Amino acid sequence: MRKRTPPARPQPSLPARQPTMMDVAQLAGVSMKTVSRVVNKEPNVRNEVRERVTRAATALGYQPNFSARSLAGERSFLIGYLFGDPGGDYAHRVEVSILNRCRGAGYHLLVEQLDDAAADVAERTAALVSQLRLDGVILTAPITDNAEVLRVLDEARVPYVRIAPDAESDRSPAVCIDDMRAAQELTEHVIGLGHRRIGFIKGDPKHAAARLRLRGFRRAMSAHKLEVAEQLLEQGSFSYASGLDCARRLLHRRPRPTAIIASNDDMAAAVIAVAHEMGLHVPEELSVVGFDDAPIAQVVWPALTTVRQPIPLMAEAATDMLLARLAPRGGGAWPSPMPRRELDYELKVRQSAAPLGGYRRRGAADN
Amino acid sequence: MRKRTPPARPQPSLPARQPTMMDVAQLAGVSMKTVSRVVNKEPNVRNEVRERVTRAATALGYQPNFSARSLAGERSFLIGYLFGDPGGDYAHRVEVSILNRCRGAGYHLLVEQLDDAAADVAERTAALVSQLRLDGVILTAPITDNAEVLRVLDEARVPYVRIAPDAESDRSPAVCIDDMRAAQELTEHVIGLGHRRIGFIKGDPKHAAARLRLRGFRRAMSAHKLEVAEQLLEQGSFSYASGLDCARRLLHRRPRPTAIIASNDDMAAAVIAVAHEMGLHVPEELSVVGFDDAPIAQVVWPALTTVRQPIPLMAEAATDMLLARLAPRGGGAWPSPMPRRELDYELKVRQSAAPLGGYRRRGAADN
DNA sequence: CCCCGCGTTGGCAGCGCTATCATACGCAGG
DNA sequence: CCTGCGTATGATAGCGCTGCCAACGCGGGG
Repeated sequence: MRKRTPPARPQPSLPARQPTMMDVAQLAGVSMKTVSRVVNKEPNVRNEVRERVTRAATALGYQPNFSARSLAGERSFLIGYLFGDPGGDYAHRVEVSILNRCRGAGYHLLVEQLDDAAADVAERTAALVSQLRLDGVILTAPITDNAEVLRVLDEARVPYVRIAPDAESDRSPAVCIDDMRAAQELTEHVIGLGHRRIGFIKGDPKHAAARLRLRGFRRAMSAHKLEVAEQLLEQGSFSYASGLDCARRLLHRRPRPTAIIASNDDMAAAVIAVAHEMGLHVPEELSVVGFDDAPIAQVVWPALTTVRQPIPLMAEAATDMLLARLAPRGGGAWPSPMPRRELDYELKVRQSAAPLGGYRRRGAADN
Repeated sequence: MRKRTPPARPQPSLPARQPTMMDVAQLAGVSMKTVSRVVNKEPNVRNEVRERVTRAATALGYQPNFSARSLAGERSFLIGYLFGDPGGDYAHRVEVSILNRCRGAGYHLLVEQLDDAAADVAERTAALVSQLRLDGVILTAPITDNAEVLRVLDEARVPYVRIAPDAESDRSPAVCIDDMRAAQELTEHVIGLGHRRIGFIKGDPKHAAARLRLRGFRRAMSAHKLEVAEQLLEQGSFSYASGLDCARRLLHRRPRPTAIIASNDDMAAAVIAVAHEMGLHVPEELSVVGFDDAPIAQVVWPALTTVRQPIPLMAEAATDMLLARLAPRGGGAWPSPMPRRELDYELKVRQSAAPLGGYRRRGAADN
């Protein structure tokens, strides 16, 4: 215990002790309960009293004690963020956006990394939510579809929002883009450039997005009566390294594909690297497109044509949903039907995809 | 309040309520205090009793309530991680390593992003530490040297460890590499390849590392009696975009530098991109080196010669220091002298730096 | 025999706050 | 006048746990 208050507390304010709600109440000449009402922005307090209390709190530099609030009440003002094992840039950008939203709302963020495949995900999740009494949780793929984690959260009755979960599920509110349609559009862009033999590098099948992107690719191909040759489909895992492997295999097929669609930008960048290595010119001899518009997309040369996911907006939307639900007026349950925000993606056309031979050959003039 | 226990609590265990320490005590046939001792791994409990309590806790699925622990005791089992505004890959990797260390120690991680330049850093920090009673804090550059933040932490008596702070300061324990010596060694590598006109792109001067790297560069140059021409020094900010600007300026100087040393890999990658743009071959016509061994270093072509910072090790070391201090035997103060771990860096020689003309020309044979 | 010290266990107050209920006050209607 | 009701405020009992101190049993020295 920090320091026992002495039996007869000396009146001169000792600077070592943090002011409590009691101190504020005395200074403002009201009861503790009224201070509590003001701090929690509850109604039914006269404006004059509210201001008096606010002034007293400011004067003392009062900071509410979250442990006490959480112990006495039913809110901890803590929200959790769970992300998957190689978090990467994506997980970080989501985190930053969540933080930006929590800031103003008076919530703090607790993070935990969970290995989707580990045996103890359930225990770890349970520990987190029941030890700390998290008010809510935000999940990103692939944890979004981990049955164990979802079960624990449901049992603990902790509200959660998922970012880019499996499309089928309406088990919780979700924020997503239409991965399938985006992949379809991206594929049609490539087809529109005149490509017919198109290779595809799949993402980690644990991610719903990976499955949806593949499906979008297949749809676009069949809509244009193009065959999806099985030997032009490679299984990647969203990592740069896996992209290298897949690219090497694809580029040794004969006849060689004239375009490769990768399920994310890291793998697309790897395709470009392999092309360099083999002396293939991008985009004149090989078109490459990615997905996500990660920072790497603009760093590789030529810059990647890709689909931009509005990650900050998605994370903010997810946080806003959660905070709305946690607000006193948010009710004890999700509104019906389960909220689902689908945000707009954007096709970013850059230099890594072009008609065979590049754009230069199209006109007679070089200009 | 969750749900008032009714005056006469019905005996049949209602599954809605989480088991408390009281329940464990009753099942194990001991007092609450003894359960508390077992949970907190305190000494002076007979092994037989300890096991009995442990079994009871497991049987009930008991989870200690952190709010209550923190309110009653002087520990919150929460540690904070503060990182700067564009956190980036670096901040994320540090975070993941901290998480890995906290896991086993029973601590949870609370994160906050602080804009070093914002007016409210002090308030935000104060809110964090005094509302949540953080047991300790880990800081990364550039917050490591923010006077306001450090003042608040000192006043609140919250122990903290800094990663890569200003070398001068021994205000807190720190983990670092010898940035100056590393930069010196990197510069000597470039000089050793035969370069004499060497450009340098400085990093964000708010980071101590940026200043140290510049100093290391100057030392190596003067040790070899080479002049550091002011027009070959450019002020970057560690971002890729700033690297583009600096590179364009440097590569238009006449005579043109034959090598450019960038204070981090993002900016070095930008130099390579500008060289591509201008039709300059790297490394035959221009050598480029970076710093950090960020993921981008292996993605650009040619791969960057750079200095690897052992980020995970640094973050783990920082966390371990903090946890050691927080342990019951850690004492109420830092050991003296203030701990400071300096970890080894490693020069990673790749393909982006070579003698003028590249290695091929050195021998007569092409092989 | 008592007394002391040590390892072990228990009792209890209270950390700072919120939920519940009680109270006080005004104002409309009977 | 009293009653009823809605709004504004206060009193009090815990939330689940830990710090402090007392109590207990036991062995050894006086």
